[in-house]
Order: sequence, then C-alpha cells, then structure tokens
Amino acid sequence: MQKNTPRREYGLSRERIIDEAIALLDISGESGLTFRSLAGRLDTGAGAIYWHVANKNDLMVAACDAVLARALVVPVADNAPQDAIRALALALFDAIDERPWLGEVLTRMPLQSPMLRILEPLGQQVRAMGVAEPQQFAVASALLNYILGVSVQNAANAQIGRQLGGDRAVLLGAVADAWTALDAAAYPFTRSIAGQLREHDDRADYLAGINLILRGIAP
Amino acid sequence: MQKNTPRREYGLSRERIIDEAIALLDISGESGLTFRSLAGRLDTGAGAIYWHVANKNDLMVAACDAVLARALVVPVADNAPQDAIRALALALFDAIDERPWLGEVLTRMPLQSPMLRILEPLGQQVRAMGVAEPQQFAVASALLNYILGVSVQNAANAQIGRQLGGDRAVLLGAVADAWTALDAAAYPFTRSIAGQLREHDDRADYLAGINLILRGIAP
DNA sequence: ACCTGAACACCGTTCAAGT
DNA sequence: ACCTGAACACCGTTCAAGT
Repeated sequence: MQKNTPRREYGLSRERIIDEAIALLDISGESGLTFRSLAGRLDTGAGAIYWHVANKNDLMVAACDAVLARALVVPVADNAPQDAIRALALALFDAIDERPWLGEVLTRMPLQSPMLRILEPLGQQVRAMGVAEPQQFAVASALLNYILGVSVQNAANAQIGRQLGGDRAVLLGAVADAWTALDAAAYPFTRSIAGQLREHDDRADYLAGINLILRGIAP
Repeated sequence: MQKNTPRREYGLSRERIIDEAIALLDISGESGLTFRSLAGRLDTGAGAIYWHVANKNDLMVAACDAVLARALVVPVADNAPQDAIRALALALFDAIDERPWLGEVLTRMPLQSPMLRILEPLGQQVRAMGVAEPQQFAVASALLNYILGVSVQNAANAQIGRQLGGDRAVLLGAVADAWTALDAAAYPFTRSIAGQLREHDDRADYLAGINLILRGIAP
C-alpha cells in the first residue's frame, strides 16, 4: 500500500508544462496562453507553474525551442549546399505556416538558443558554399534575417486571416481591393501589383527570395 | 466674454493623442504606453481617448504611420535605382535604430498603410531597375522582408541592451561569450563566428545583405 | 459632441501557508 | 521539495452620467 499516492497520474514537470503550453498556443495563439488557462489544463494552481518555469518569457522560449527542435530535422544529406539551404528554409516556412505563434514569438527573441537552431545549420551551408571566413557572419545573418522577415509577415497575415474568418483567398482579395482603391498618384506601384497579390503563391515567392540571395552570394 | 472656455489650452484631438503616444513610446517603449499613462499626459480620463481612437491597435498603427511618414522622406533624386533603394533601406534602419518600438510594432502589422510607405517606393525602384512585370511583386517583397527581418532583430537586440544597462559592446560581448561556450560538436559554425559578432557593424552588415539581394536581381 | 471616472473582466507574478 | 490559492498591482475597454 503506497503512502504517497501522487495527486495526479503524472506530477508536474517542465516538459509537461511546455507540452501543454504548446497545445494551448496551437489552439488559440499567443493570447490564449495564460498562466490561468495553463494551470487549468494541468489541473493545478497558477502559482505552481513558477516552480518549474521562471516566467512567461522563459516559457515562450522553451516552447519555441521544443517546436523548432522537432521541425528542423532536415535530412541535410550531401547535396549542394544551396539545396540544403532551400530545404532548411522551407522547413521553417512550413513550421511557421502551421503554427503562426511561432513566427510572432521568434521575432522577439534575441540570438538565443532557438534562433541558433536556425543560424547554425544555415552557417554550415554558407561555409560549404565557399564564402570567405570574414564574410560568413554577414552572409548567414542576411539569410536568417530574410527568413525571419517572411516568417513575421506570414504570421501577421495568418493572424488577420483568423480574425476575418479563415479564408486566405478572401483575405488576399480584401487587401488587393484596398490596394486598388489607393490614390493613383501616390501609390502607382502598389496599385499595379494588386493583381499579383491576389494570385501569388507565398511559398513560391519566399523561395524566389532565397534564390535571389543565393545568386547574390555565388553569381 | 466667452461662454465656452475650453478646459485645456488645446482640446483633445487625434493628432495630439498620437503625438503624446509617440513621446511615451520613445521614453519607455511599447510597455510604457498605456491608456492610463497617456491620459495622464493628456490631462484627461482614460475613457476620453476612445472618442478619438478606436483601440490600442489603431493607436499603434497611427503612431507608426506618423513616424514613418517623417522618416522616409528620402531625396530619391534621379540616381541609379540601386542607390535609391540603399538610401531608403538605410533611412528605415536609422529610424528603427532610433525608435526600437517601431521595429517591434511594424512586424505585427499587415500590409496596411504604414507598410505601404515602405513597399511603394521600394517597388518603384524595382520597376526602375527593369525587373519584368510578373516578378515585380516577388522581388519587392523579398526586399521588404529582408528589411523587416533586420528591423526585428535590431529591435530585439535594443530591447535586451536596455535591460542589460545600455552598453551595446557589453551586450554583444555577453552573447559572443555564450556562443563560445556552446558545445563544439553541435555548434561549430556559431562558435567560429563569435569573434565576428563581437566586432561586427550592424549597419554595414545590413547594407551587405541589401547588396547581396541587389546583385541577385541584376547580376 | 465630447469628456469623466468608476467598473468590468482580465493579466503576470508573488508569497504565506500547507503537505 | 513541491504545491495551493488568495492577493497585488497592473492592463484594455465599456458605459452611465455629466457638460
């Protein structure tokens, strides 16, 4: 007969907290993750979480890190470095497409652990491309910055898409209509590409940008 | 003898609200702008602000828009389009360097008014470079995404820099030290460029990235 | 038409008290 | 060592009531 029957099937742990946090983020985005809602899912009090996690920022970083660790297991193989970079970039694109909160949070993060999960493999391939040592940092961070920029934009669009009811085509259509209604003298370019916006493919344009940079590195 | 002496020298107006909001953001960042602190500066009640502004998001968008309108008055002249793009990109870099909250907020913004202040002139120059019509959207947004990515990263660094006491060299040194302490097997690249991080010039690397993309557009 | 300020429904975080 | 849950010091937003 046990004396110390645990109150729950599994005791509270950092891992369980992070997993439930990710689940909550997936369900209702960043605003849906609160210590109260999280405590509810974990069947405990809000304060208990602080025993395993320093604060909300710590929790967000850990959640990003856990998700990225799983998402970025790309078979690097021994293809051309350019192909490896493309594969890596697309893996991140898809991960953020699936979890918009990831894009939103990544951008607020400094060059800490989760960011290094992207920078490191990117840099290894930049080196493999034969970029000279002194330029390796600038080139790798140019790639990282482009990737982050798209992530952000993607996450923001997904956010609005959700507010508008979810249909991506409806969202793009609405933006394109707004662009068409702009003042012709002040916004000639934006007006002229409203049509391209309506038909464009996020993922393809993203890859086109990557290729632009790759061509700039090794013309 | 006036019957309606205004209670304040200037009545509340959208412009005055936005100006004070910007002042508050400059002083203490995004977390420093609250309806209560803003009402205090405007010598009114928190609820009064809602007569002129829909909500906090509306206020943030308006603040970004006002700041960008002033910051992006770049003499486009009739130089080479590449030069105009570089000038524009640097103007934005400096604006965000001066006001880190701008970078933070811009990233959450969809393709609305403030973003178009950047996309439009960028696109005009892309067109001037002779990029074919069907690719103009992809090319212009590649530039925009890169610029946003850097902004974000810059804003995040500034944020941490402020927490650490302000000295940029100290911050970079701390990050570089952390990189050097990483596991050699898992992070060979990051370790090897820790030195470059310590000495690098944000603005120069940013420009290097722009040049990479420009070279990719027109080799 | 515009402003007031109390009230509402939340937050993250802390901490004495329990087991 | 770990958990509880009330309490603290905030938020954005609303709204009856005033002028």
